[in-house]
Amino acid sequence: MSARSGALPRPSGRDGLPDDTGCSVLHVDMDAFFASVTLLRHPELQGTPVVIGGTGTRGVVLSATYEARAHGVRSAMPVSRARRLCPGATFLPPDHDDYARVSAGVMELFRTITPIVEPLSLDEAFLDVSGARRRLGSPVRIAQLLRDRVADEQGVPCSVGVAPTKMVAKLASTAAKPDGLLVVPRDGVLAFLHPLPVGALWGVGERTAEVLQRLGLQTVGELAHVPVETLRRALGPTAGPHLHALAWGRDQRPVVASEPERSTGAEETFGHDVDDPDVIVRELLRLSTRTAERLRATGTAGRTVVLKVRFADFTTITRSRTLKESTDVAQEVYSTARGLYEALGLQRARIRLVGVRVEGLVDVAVAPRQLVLEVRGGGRPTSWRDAERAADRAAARFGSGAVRPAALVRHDRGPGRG
DNA sequence: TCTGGGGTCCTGAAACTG
DNA sequence: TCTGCAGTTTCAGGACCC
Repeated sequence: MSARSGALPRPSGRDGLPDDTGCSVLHVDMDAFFASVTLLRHPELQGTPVVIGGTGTRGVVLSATYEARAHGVRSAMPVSRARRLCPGATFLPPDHDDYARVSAGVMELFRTITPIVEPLSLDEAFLDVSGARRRLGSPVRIAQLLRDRVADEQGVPCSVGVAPTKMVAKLASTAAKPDGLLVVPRDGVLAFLHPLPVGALWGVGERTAEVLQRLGLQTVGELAHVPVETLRRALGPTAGPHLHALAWGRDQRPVVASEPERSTGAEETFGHDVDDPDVIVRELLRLSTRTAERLRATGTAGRTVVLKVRFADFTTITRSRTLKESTDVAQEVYSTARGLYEALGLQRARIRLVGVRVEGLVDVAVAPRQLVLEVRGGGRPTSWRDAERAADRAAARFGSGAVRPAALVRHDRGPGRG
């Protein structure tokens, strides 16, 4: 029913490859991606425990080599704990530009195999290979080809799941890790799925798993055999039936080549809790500027500005305001976010994190334009948008940070250090 | 143990609109 | 003009994913 490369059990196809009947979806997941890319730059660290994570007082592990994982290090774990578990590891800060560069190369490689590539993040993607069979062979053959090419051309290992649906392909790639290939043909889906813990299903996190455990459900198979009405009552009208369908391997979602982004934003945790409104407002300006730069870089604008505040005790609130028109202008995002912050009326509450986000994104070409800021006697109208565009061009020419809001110039040290 | 940063989606209540 | 109602939008929060 299923097979892993290297030691493929029970090859049942005519050519000695595992049976991939009914499979057209590949899920490719790069193994310990950030760590693997880092090792390309530091080959002397190959075969040693390496942990990628924030280097400040409050960082978490973003990625770790399998040598570090052997000591119990996991992603999302506080770096301080990882240091205790694996004191001999090399701890390095992340280099997102580098990851983005390698990721772009990998995705481009995928698109030479099929145009239907749905990236999920920097390090994983779904591929629909139904149209590539005639040119490249069966899905399992394509998966092998893809793994070889990623290793040869990009120098990083990946695992691939081959299955009839997206969710099963994703679970298969997880089961194949590290550096493996797992095929789950149509007839093998339930046998593969039902022994897995309920938490393996997409959409079942800590809270939902707790609810299911209270119902006495430990495995996907047990979940599948509960009346859908019971799940509807326990989990709601959408999640209940959805999980029930997934437990039976029913997942109609197609692989979609490109989905436009729905929101964009930025947030930052202070190195130490902050209660000074001036510091917080300055941070809101910095985050608004970063968010608007991203909007303009992607040619989008959004109508709803969301402020996020996380207090010292980790409780988190959000406040939002929907504007009359979409914007990609930092000054407008900032003034809205600042208004939302001031409306909270916080009396020097200790704040751990602030974030700014813009939702309801549309193509800027179809978004109504912002009002004019200023018209000098007889001169051209000047808008914040024009000014910020000019700053974008300066940044492209002289490097990011070449032009900044005046309020940030004398306070250009990040919150983690200030 | 002590929790980053970037997102998506869902739910429910309140406000708005016809 | 007021009221009730239904549908839609906005807002806030939670859960989840990588």
